[in-house]
Amino acid sequence: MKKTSLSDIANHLGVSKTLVSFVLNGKGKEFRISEEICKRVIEVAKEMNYQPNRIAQGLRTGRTNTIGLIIADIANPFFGILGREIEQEAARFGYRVIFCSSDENPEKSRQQIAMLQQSQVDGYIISPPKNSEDQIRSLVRGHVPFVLIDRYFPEIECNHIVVDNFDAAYRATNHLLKLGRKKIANITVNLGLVNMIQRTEGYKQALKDANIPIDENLIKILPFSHENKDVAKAIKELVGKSAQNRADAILFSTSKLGINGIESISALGLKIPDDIAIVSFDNPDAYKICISPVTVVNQPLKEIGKTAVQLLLNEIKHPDSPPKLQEIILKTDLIIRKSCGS
Amino acid sequence: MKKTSLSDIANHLGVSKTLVSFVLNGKGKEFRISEEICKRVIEVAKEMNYQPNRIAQGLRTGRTNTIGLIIADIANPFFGILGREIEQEAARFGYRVIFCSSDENPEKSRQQIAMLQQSQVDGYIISPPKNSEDQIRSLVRGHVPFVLIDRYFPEIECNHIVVDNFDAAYRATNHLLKLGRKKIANITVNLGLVNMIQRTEGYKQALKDANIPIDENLIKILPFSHENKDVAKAIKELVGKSAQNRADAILFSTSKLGINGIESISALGLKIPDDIAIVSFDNPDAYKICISPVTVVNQPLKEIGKTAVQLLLNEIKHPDSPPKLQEIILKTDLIIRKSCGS
DNA sequence: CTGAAAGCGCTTACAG
DNA sequence: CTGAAAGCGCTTACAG
Repeated sequence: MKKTSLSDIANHLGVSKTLVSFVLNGKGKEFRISEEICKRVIEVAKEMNYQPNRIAQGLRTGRTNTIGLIIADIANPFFGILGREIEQEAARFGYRVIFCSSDENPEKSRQQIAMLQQSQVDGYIISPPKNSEDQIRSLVRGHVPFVLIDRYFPEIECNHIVVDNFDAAYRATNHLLKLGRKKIANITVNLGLVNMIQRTEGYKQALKDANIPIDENLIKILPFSHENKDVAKAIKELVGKSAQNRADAILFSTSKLGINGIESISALGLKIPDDIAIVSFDNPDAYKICISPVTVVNQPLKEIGKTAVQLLLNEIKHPDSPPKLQEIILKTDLIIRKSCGS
Repeated sequence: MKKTSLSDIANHLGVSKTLVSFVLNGKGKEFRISEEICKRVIEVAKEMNYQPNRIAQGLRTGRTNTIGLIIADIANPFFGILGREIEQEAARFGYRVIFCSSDENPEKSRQQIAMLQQSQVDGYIISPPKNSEDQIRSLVRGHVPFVLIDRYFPEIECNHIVVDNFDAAYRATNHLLKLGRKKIANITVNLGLVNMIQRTEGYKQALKDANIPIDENLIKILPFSHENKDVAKAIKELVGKSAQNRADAILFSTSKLGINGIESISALGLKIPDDIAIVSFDNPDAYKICISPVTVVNQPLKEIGKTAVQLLLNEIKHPDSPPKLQEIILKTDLIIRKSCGS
């Protein structure tokens, strides 16, 4: 069962494939092709179940209508929701998306960008890992349409859509302060990326503004590939029996940390929020039904995904005169649940 | 900055692009091209940063090294983990994957299959929605490589990898019975698909084998697009104050149902497992840290994803003499936590 | 051992 | 208004 091609239709009707191509691309009017013939072409195309070969189109036009998406891990619900939104918005405009999980590994992301480049994708949406500055710079140099999400490199001028992490952490910390917590800890991860760093900065600033000295022992920066036991150790140091300057609250910079953290806190027999208050970035289902539903910094994932696609497609549409650089910073909202007490 | 092509390299070296193509495809030995020239070609390719145009290759060879993946929703962690595994295994063999979320909507999946077909993907991995039998049949008719995951249509002979849902539900129900529960309910969703139906069948069989009459009032089949309030209603009917034949346990057929269910149970002020025991299919993080960690039917997602890719690639490799039909049924395991008491 | 040439399925100037 | 032809960047029979 060979697929039908343009020529098949042309032969069948005794016309040229030029004509068929024009009609099928909706340019019948433009080239003033008789309505009669237009109708026949469309009819026959349907009869023969014609499916245009996008690969051939792509080779000819240089456009594949495909976007490359590089995120840390599609199995992580944060990126899952983001990916879903991107897929959906892209589909609205006739674009497909190739998904790549880089695991925060710059070598992987390098290979993935090369692969996507060979696949002739029209543009990229990237959540760049640490040490991938060169890759991003080379995209800039090549005038390739792309937009960064979730993080960016302050020293590289390019489109990006991120969240105001400083502000988010500041407000979350403030929330704890207002509820009377004094010894607020921060558990974060050493991604070496601006988004995580800003969270800790916002946390520090809130303490400063409340005239609370910053205790570096209350800031736990775990390695990227942390496991349950690393979090458990940090928790023990912060709120365990032998903790010196026992924390009365924790700001978790990621939900992975938070989920592990809650497990550890429970294992120690401590109660949330009585023994320890908790706020976390991100809003997974787990936080809605856990022992004490968790107050969270909720990111506008849908908006990030949607805007990223729109920016990118806009850029793709104007390859010569790229639109104005867009550096979008969205606000988060603090969803208050029970984990901080009242 | 135009990309370098085969001819660029050929011109640069004063050889034919045939030769360059042979060398770069590792066929230098085969065609006994002098080592000297091979080395030069490879060198120059590197110097000029040659990236083969996969689209052109695809047009010429009819192979794109791309897989189309259609699942219900990539934002759902179940499919997220599955998708991740598929992406990873595909990448191992040099394949990329285009992700599509069908939302259990056959019209969407129809469009997505058409789109993927136009993109000339080499094969499909599909989690087919209800009423998509015709789409699958037309793939069979077209001798297109594909494998179904998570569900299948018993009346259509084709590769599929699923889990023994009957057995899983049977064992989960049995676990509740052994712990002394008598009024076991089942909350499920009306997908109209064999996987969900088998779960309820397994549940029923376990009751039968224990000589417990089946009470249809204890089986709640919610519409596919159920919301929190639909689950809340079902829960109220099962364990609310005015419930006639009050349930003492619930088997949730999906984790979305279970998560909503736990919220509702908490809202009613009931305690798990004292007032009501719970078992659920799937194993999201939420179940690990919730009020009473949930006993679950854990599916071997990694194995499903990995095997699906392997079957598919095997099929793609042998387009004429397709390998033997594979209908793989994997076992689940029951992870026992606290939600059923002891 | 190496090269000239055809062709994958399209689009699009160009000619009439 | 319509068609013949070139060409996107490859691969691969074929010839020598």
